Amino acid sequence: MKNNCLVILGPTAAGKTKLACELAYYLNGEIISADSRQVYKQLNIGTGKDLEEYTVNGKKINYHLIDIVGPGEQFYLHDFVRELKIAFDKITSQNKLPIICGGTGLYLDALKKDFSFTQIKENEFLRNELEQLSKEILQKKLSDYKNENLNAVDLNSKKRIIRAIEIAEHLKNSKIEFVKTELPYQPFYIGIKTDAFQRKELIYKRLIARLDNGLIKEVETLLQNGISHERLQFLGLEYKFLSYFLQNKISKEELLLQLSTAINQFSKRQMTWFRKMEKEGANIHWIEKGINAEILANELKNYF
RNA sequence: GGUGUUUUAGCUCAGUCGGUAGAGCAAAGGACUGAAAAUCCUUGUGUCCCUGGUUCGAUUCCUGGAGGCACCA
Repeated sequence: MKNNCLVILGPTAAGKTKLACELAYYLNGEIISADSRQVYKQLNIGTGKDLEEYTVNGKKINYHLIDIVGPGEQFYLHDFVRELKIAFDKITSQNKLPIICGGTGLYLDALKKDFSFTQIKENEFLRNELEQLSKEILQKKLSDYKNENLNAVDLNSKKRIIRAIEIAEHLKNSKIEFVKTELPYQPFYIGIKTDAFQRKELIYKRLIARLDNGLIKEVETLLQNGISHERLQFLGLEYKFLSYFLQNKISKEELLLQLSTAINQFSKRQMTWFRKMEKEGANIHWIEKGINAEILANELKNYF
């Protein structure tokens, strides 16, 4: 089966957006962001939206799944799955190429895995009951369900196990059969390769640039708009550590050190996820950062 | 120059009443199906500053030296 979409992935600060936009220019494509933080409005500098990069040689590249909910709202995996499908259909109906660009591994997996279970509603009563039990007992309880769809659960996390039992319980009682739906995606994966040393340097330089370009003001504005410190901490990285800084919990020096460290750790986790994707069968074509997009685009035409 | 104090894992430091050592952070690897930039798991051999001495045996006690810090001159 022929590929029907392109995926640009890579660790943070690798230059995904720029490459994706240039490829969209040469391949008549539109961008679908697979970034769990760029969906939020008002998170601009800290999430690296770089919206100016969506104009290539004077031409505007259309994008999807960026700025679609407020910064205080919740956006879940199943929201992503739904919006992805809508954007994908819209782009292909115009005979254009969908280019999925992002570093959120779980979201990228939505191209290959059926996440329909994620729609199952939470069961407060069951949750409260399970919360009392130990992790060991919960693991045992989950294994009793013998549902093959539930083996992809992080057994180290109590929260995750409870969720898995919740789903299993729902499926047991539900009269509706959950049918595995055929996914319409046939992605061609491109990964931007960076070594660990290069990654650290890129991350640090970008952090300094962001601070110089108004990151602190952005977070102050979020606070003025009613976003709580708890919410900022949950949003992670830039928002989490700027929250600490603005509460005087850490100094400027500690901010730089701790935040750049946290971003490095994040990029490492991203790489772990990409390796896992490869183990599961994704054929990621790794390319050097800074490759000429026009030449790459011409090569890629053979694959679609 | 004198007195005191300190020198142990990449960093900050515990500790060994003398039997060659361990935490936090960092780092590396991993997991992940209603928060995924989140959440969670695993991994610790290092001339215990150098030099002599005492001792069966010293990183640990003693002598001398070197570096750091503080105070006094």
